[in-house]
Amino acid sequence: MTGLASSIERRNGVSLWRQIADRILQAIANGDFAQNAALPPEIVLAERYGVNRHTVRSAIAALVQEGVLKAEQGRGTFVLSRKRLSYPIGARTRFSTGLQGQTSERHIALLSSSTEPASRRIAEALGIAKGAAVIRLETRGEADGHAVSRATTWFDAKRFAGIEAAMAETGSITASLKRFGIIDYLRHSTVLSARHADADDLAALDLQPGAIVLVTIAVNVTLDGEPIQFAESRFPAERVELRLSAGD
Amino acid sequence: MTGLASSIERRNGVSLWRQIADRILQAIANGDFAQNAALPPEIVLAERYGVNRHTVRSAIAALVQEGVLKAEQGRGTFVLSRKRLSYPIGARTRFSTGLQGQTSERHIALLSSSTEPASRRIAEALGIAKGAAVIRLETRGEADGHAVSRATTWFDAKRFAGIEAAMAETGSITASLKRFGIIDYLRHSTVLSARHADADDLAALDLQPGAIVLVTIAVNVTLDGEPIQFAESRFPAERVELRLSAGD
DNA sequence: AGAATTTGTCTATTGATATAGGCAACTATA
DNA sequence: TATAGTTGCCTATATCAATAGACAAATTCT
Repeated sequence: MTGLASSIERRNGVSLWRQIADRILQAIANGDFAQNAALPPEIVLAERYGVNRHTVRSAIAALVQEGVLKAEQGRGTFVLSRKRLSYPIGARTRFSTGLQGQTSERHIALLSSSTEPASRRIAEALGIAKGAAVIRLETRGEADGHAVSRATTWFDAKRFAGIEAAMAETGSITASLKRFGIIDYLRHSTVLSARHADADDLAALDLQPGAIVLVTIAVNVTLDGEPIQFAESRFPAERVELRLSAGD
Repeated sequence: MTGLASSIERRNGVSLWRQIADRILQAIANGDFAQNAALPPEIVLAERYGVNRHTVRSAIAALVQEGVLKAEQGRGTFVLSRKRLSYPIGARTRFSTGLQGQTSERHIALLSSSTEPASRRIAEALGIAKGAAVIRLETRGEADGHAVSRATTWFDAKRFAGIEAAMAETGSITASLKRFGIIDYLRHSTVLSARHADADDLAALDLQPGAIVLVTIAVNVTLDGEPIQFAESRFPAERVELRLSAGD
């Protein structure tokens, strides 16, 4: 559908080598190359994109630096990384169970936590008063040692006092909520957008500048419909796709 | 959450002015500026981002060219464009009804149509034999005269012969399917990703190079679960967000 | 009227980006 | 062992991107 051959734009603020690197990443993520497959030779890529061979080399150098490609003098350039993870989103969105079968290990690392007054937006989502205390967790989702998500989550501080300790200990939202008597919960709403990664995303998700992140803003509720959690999650678009499950 | 103040990265293949333009667009889409509100003065933005005033001017010039901002000598620079459209996605995703209340007019324009053999991916999705004839429609969704989506859609050619004429006439998928006896249908699956817009997206969606598009790949089915439509849609991330409806 | 603020324009300089060509180094294969 | 194919590295040149400073032009406020 969107192969290697799409064209390249000049004078738009994005350098040619970055655009070409993006296309190659995309092709890999689409599954156009098998693992360890050889990329076409530099001279062929240069002709395909209508640029100089050196420009292609800049793109490849960036991806080698990133650990996506490996270049071997005399032999060729080879693909190291694999297809995108497919992250399911639905009424029962859970980090760990969602990636089952695609990765052997996954958990959520707590980067930091703090208590702050609720902004209007968060207060509305959680059904509490504006300015009431909320606990804010900064987390990173990891699967097989790779960062796959970066999230900021808010809980009502009164109801979920100490949840940051539970998160640090269990590495799981679901397990942490159990300690507060919540054995099941549902995804109430999700809003989805995309943007360029900012400095924080770059560091936390181990991305190269210029990368794109998918952003979800979600509210989780109890079975009774009571809001318990408000979260903004960022996913690296080059490594993750979101799959919207139908019924579930 | 992601305000104007996030930092800027150097030497990454994306020019500073483009990064700043992206952040301003994002802030507008987030609703940080009211319609016709004044942007902070160039000198203030320059200090905030840690760049020269001329660099900020390049970013503003790009957005003025794009029609997002209007600069007036001696007065300031003003926001023209409005908040993002929120496009709902769920079991009953429909183009027209989904945007009701947000726009006064919307329709789907048929750009071109063709008949081609089904690729493996499309054949699997539609439950037909690989190589069987399928009708391919290239369409653009428009709301109040602005392009909000660009889609490629496939139908089984045997069952839906002539659907391109129905689309051209009605400007609606739902209305066209009615002519083939389908009075209701459901969204079976949706896969979501994001990437930089390619040349075709740029032209069809009236975007500037470097823009980001949200990509959905979806299968629609009858109430009996029979697949009828396979579609890849692209949405300009700066103008559209996707809202995942809970129950529906 | 005058001062302050803000956008518009000009010149100049530096570093990054992209093109061009040539040749060395390494690998695989005929 | 040649030979073709591929990556690695060098020099050189032109254009774009970013910084710097100065001043003009338009608007707003005192």
